[in-house]
Amino acid sequence: MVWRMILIDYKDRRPIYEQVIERFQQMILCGALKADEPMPSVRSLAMELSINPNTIQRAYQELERQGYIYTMKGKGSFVSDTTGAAKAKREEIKKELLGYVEKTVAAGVSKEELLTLFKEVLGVNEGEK
Amino acid sequence: MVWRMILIDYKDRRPIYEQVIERFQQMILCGALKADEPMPSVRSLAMELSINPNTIQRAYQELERQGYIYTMKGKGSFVSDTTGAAKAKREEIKKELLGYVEKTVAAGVSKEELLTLFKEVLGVNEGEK
Amino acid sequence: MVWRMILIDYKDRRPIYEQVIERFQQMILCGALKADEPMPSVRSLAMELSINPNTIQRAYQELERQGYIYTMKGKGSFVSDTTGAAKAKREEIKKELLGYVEKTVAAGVSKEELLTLFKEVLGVNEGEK
Amino acid sequence: MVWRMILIDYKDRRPIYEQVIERFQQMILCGALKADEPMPSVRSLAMELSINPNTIQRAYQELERQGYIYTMKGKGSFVSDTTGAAKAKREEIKKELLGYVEKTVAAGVSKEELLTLFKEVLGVNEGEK
DNA sequence: GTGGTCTAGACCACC
DNA sequence: GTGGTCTAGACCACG
Repeated sequence: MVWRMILIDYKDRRPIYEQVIERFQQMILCGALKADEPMPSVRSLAMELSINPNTIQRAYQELERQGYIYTMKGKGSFVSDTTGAAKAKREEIKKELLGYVEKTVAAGVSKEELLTLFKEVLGVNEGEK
Repeated sequence: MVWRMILIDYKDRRPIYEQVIERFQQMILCGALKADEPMPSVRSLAMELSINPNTIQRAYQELERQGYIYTMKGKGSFVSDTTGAAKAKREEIKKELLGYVEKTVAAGVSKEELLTLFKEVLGVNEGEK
Repeated sequence: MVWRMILIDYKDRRPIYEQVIERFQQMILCGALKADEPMPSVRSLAMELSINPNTIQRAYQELERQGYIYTMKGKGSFVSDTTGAAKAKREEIKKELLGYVEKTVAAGVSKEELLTLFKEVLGVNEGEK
Repeated sequence: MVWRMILIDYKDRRPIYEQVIERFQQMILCGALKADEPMPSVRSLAMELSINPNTIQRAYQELERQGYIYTMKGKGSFVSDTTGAAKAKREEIKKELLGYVEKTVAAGVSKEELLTLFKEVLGVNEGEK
C-alpha cells in the first residue's frame, strides 16, 4: 500500500484536505503513481488515516477538477495522464518562487545572499570547472 | 506618510492582521522604519486602511510580542532596535526555503532545473561567457 | 463538569482572559487536566461563565501559543503533554519569588523576619523541639 | 540627590505612577528617607525622570492618601513619620505572600519544595547548629 | 458542531 | 490623545 505515504500534520495550519491534495499531486507528478492506476477508495483511505470521509471526498473532487485524477461511476477514481501537466506545474512553481523571493528581498536580504543560500540548500557546487 | 505602503489584499487567504504584521516586519527589518520611530496610532492606521481598530490592535500586540515594536501606555507604539533579530530572520528564511525545495523536489523537479529557475528569477547571469 | 472550577473575579484588576489562562495553566500543571483530554468548547465555556466567546477564544489562543493546549480545526482544543513544561514553570516561579523578596527587603524587612513569615504561611514547624 | 534612585521600567506592565509610588514607599519604610525630610518638587522630579508632571502629581496624591507624606501649601511635600505604618506594611506582605503561595501550590508545587526554594533565595542555612 | 476572523461600538486606565 | 479590554453579533472554513 502506497497510501501509507500520506502523512497528516495536525500542527500544519493548512486544512487536512489540502494536505491530502498536495501529497497526491506530488506522487502523481514525480511518477510514483502511474496513469490509469486506481486511487484508494474514499472510505478505505479515510479509515486508514482516521479522517472523516467527507475530507477525503473533498480532496478527490479538487484533484479531479485540477485534472490529476478521473472518476468512473461505480468503479472508482483513477490517475490521469499528466505528462502535459508537468509544464503547468513548473510555471506554478516559478510564480510561487517569485512571490517568495520578493518577500525575502523586501525584508532586506540581498539577491546575492539569497542565491548563495539556494546553492547551499541544493548542495550544488558550481565553482568546480 | 509612510503608512500608505501598507496594502491589504482582500483576495489573500491570510487574515488581515497577519498581512499587516508581515508588512511591518519587512519595513522594520529592511530599515525603512528606524529604531524608536513612532508607529502610527492604532486608530489612525485603522481609519486610513478602512479597517477595524481591533484588527490593527491585534497586529500590534503580536508585533510587540515578537519584539519588533514596544509600546508606552498612553503615548503610543515605537519601533524596537532589531539589529540582532535580522540574523534570526535569515535562519527562518533558510528553513522556509528548505521546506519549499523539499516539496518541489518531491513533485519531480530536478535540483539542476530548480537552480536554473532561481537564477532566472533573481536575474543573475553567472556563467555568462 | 470540571469547568465550574473556573471562577472569574471581577474585582481583580487583571483582564478576564488572563485569569482564564492562569486557571487552566494551574489545572494542567497540577495534573487535574490530563494530556489529550478535550477542553470545553469556546462557545460552551463562554456561555457557562457568561462571558463573550471572543474573550475565551483569546485565552485559548494564548494557551496554545504557550504550548499548554493544541487545537484541531473543526474538532476542538485538547490538553498538551506538559511533563517537560513543569520544570520551566518552576524556574519562572523562582524568578518571580526573587523579585518579590527583593522588593520586600528593599522596604526594610529583614531576611530572618521574612523566613519566619514563610514558615508561618506554609504551616511548617521545623525547629519545634 | 537621592531621586536618582527612582528608576522607571517602561517594560513593566504597571503604570508609571504606581512604580513611583512603590519606590518611595520602599525608601521611606527602609529609612532611606527620614521623617519631615522634604520630597522633591513635582516639577523637578518630573523633569529629571522625563515624565509628565501629572504622573508625579498623581503618585504624590496617592502617597499622601496612604499617609507616607504630608503636604504644606506653598512649601511642598514632606515625609511622614511612619514608625507605626511598618506593622501595617508587614501585614500587607503576609497577605500578598499568602496569595502567591496559593497560586504556586495550585500549580502543583509541594509546600516542602517551596520552603526549600525560599531558603535558597534568602541564603539561609538552617542546618547549622 | 468546531475554531478563526472581523466589525461596530463601548468603556477603562494612562499620559 | 494613547493603548487595552470587552461585548454583541456576524461570517467563514473545516470536519
